[in-house]
Amino acid sequence: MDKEKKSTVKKPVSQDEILLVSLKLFSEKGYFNTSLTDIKDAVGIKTTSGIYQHFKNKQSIAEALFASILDSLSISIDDIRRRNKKASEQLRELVDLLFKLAEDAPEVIRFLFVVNITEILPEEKRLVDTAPFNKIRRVIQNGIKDGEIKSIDPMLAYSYFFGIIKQTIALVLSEDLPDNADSYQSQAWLAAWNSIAKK
Amino acid sequence: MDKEKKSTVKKPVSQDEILLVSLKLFSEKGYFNTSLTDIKDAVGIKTTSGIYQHFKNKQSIAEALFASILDSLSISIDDIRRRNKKASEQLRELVDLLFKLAEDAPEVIRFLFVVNITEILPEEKRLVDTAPFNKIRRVIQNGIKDGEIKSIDPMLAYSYFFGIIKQTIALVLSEDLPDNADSYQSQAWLAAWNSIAKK
DNA sequence: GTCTATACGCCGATAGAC
DNA sequence: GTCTATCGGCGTATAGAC
Repeated sequence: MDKEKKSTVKKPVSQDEILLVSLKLFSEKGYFNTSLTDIKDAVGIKTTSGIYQHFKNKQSIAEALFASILDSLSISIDDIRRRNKKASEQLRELVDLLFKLAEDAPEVIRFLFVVNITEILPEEKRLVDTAPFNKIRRVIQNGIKDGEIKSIDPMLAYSYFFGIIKQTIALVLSEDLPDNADSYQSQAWLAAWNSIAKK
Repeated sequence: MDKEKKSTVKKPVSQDEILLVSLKLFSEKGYFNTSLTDIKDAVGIKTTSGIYQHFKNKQSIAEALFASILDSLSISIDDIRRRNKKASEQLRELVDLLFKLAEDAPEVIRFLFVVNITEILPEEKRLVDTAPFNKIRRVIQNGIKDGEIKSIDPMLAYSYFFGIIKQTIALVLSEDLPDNADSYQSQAWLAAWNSIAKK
């Protein structure tokens, strides 16, 4: 989610800085356990007033985060689909991306997989109606059409494939799987792909 | 989760009644979106004071719920293990149980799968350290020893198997899979089992 | 963009009469 | 076990000076 600007003179607090810090806190302690006071402290200002320069309220921070993450994910998926033709290749690269994010930016993955968005943003559209999700569904549908993937409800294929991937990444992030993400990536990919691959 | 006592004279509010109502609200709106006022209203008393007759505070309600659900799950697993010898049979019955719960008591499953317990109860032991989880791990370990299940990290096997099951049940509960749980149960079981079965 | 100061609602929680 | 009454506090949010 954007670059981390850690300049030595840290005075002017930017919107991105607030987002970055909030993402970290939300993914660590949860949205409801994070107060604007926490955010204000982490961002290094004296009062919460500064936050209201950039965001209408606390919810809108979560909204902006959610939109931003979905956005960059959507772009990444576009890129993956452009560079690969087969569904297996596209899904493989998507798995690579998710594991990579789990290592490099665990907050992003935690926000996406662990944080319950509907609890925070009841108005927000459900995850299955978002752009990146629809693109994934299309990847699966094409895979079925091309005979790469079993002829089952695409939603069910999604469920099998990402059920394995999500759960494995979740266990790595919670350190219930001892090694780093890399160690499980290829195994998990294989298990996930085999659960939906034709024949 | 105990029996639902829906007697005509509803005056004396019992501990079970509070638990039942809280479980429903927590699983629907989330713990933090549920106030003691909400619980008091749903339970049909005039003030929140009555709740403090049974519980020290709001957290302790969640603790009791968590303990109760894990307990009855643990007992069910014992029962399943007693009645079946093969790991495949035991897991199959466990899946049956979970899908059955998803239909008959979705609140229980939602509380278990969707609600993030560590966010509500930071002190509570992690899910992987609870009795039912350990029993499941033992089922898997035995399955590996007996050559039914692939020789991989039991945790990874858990991840594959229950990744598929959990995700499928979650999609059914959120109505992203159109039909009722039954329709997907045997398919999901098969996919989950195949992801860890030897050969 | 940051401060001081302030408002205020909601919620969790307690005391004590019935 | 339920009520009335009340409390303190936290967390969100605003107004306005610098």
